[in-house]
Amino acid sequence: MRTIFHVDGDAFFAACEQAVHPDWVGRAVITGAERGIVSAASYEAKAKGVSRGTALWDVHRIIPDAIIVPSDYETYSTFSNRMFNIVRRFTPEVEEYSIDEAFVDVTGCDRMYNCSYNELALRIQSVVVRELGISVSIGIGPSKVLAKVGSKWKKPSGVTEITVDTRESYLSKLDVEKIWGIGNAHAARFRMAGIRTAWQFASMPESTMKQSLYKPLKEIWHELNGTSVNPVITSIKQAYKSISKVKTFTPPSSNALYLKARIMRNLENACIKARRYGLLAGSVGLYLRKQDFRSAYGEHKLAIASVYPSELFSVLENMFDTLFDQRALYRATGVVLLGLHSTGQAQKSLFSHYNASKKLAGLYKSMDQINRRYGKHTVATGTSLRLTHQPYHTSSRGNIPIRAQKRLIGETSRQRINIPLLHVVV
DNA sequence: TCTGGGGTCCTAGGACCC
DNA sequence: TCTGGGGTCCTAGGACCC
Repeated sequence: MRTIFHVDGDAFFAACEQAVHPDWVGRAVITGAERGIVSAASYEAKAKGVSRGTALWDVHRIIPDAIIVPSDYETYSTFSNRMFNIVRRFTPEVEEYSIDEAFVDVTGCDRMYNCSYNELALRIQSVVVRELGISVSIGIGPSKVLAKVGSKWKKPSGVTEITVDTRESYLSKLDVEKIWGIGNAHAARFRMAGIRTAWQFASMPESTMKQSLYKPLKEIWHELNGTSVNPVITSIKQAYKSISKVKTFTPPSSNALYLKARIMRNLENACIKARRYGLLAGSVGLYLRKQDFRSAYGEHKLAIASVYPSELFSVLENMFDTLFDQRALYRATGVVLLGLHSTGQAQKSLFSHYNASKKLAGLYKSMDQINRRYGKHTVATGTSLRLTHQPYHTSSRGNIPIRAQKRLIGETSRQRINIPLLHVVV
């Protein structure tokens, strides 16, 4: 039997802001100014009815003197790392699950520290508060799923231990969709079968559960009943398996040229990130999201892995032509790079291509340097130029994006040089 | 929550090969 | 020409998470 902690930062982003700005302590602090909705709200703000996802204009109305700031991920990452390192002083068995959450396998630590798990949790809490000025809640359980139920049970600064023997009293008060890993889709199906609470799900006979086709549900069932099947993964995540860039635009468009320019820009951004991590893509995916939020999606495996927009775009263009529906209006495009592997593993079987691609590598390396120095997309691929340059032939509502117009005005003092592959703003 | 962006894992079905 | 059986790869899409 394992014992696992789930350590969860309380209103993490907002708490970090308060720790950095001591005069904000005790006040309603909101992060997410850059998104227009609340990313995190301090407990002072939550007490007045503001929660994650609330529109900021609502926040202004409810709490006129609220402090609303954009999210500052660098600062939060610093706090996050310090928090993880504090936990690691107690045991190295720490999984950094997200910026503000960690799973910790503390099995045996009770004997090592000669204290109960509860006391150990309290100790961790007090060190975090003392050194970082933020608070965490800790759930204790025989599995990750139960530990996660525990950390949410009492916040902020809670410690909740759930054992196999006490689990019924917690799970019977918990709606089934509140369980980590069960979302609305499965919850709706459960409800039809008369299963509303986590306890009803957990006490389903094993034989019934085994008929479920969906593997994650089986694992959750075991974890809720105290059998740990998801180990705490200590190793730091090695690399991305996929990199995606999606961007919504207004107004929605049905203009193929414009959409392709957006796709090129998505692709450039995804490739920049992949190159930064030294990765090559084995496949590419394309999203076209319609106004009604239905999406068309396609994937294509590449004959030769690449991270260069000039090589990848034609593939996306072909996919676009099969996915695109002229009658539809689209509100977002997205590009996914999949089958990522490190550049070192690149296959070099096609020798001529290898040489050509060495040249490309040099070209993009220079582009990356210029863009880092002078700003993103100072040098960009010609196709995405349509984003800012070409007059779009428009529907009655007009399709020139406002941002693009602004940019045109803003950049009149800069001179553009066009060469076939690249577009350079000098 | 009438809807932002970035991820992971799972499953089904068809293609293709032996 | 029709017929088995099995494995793997690829693509599409679902579900869920932060």
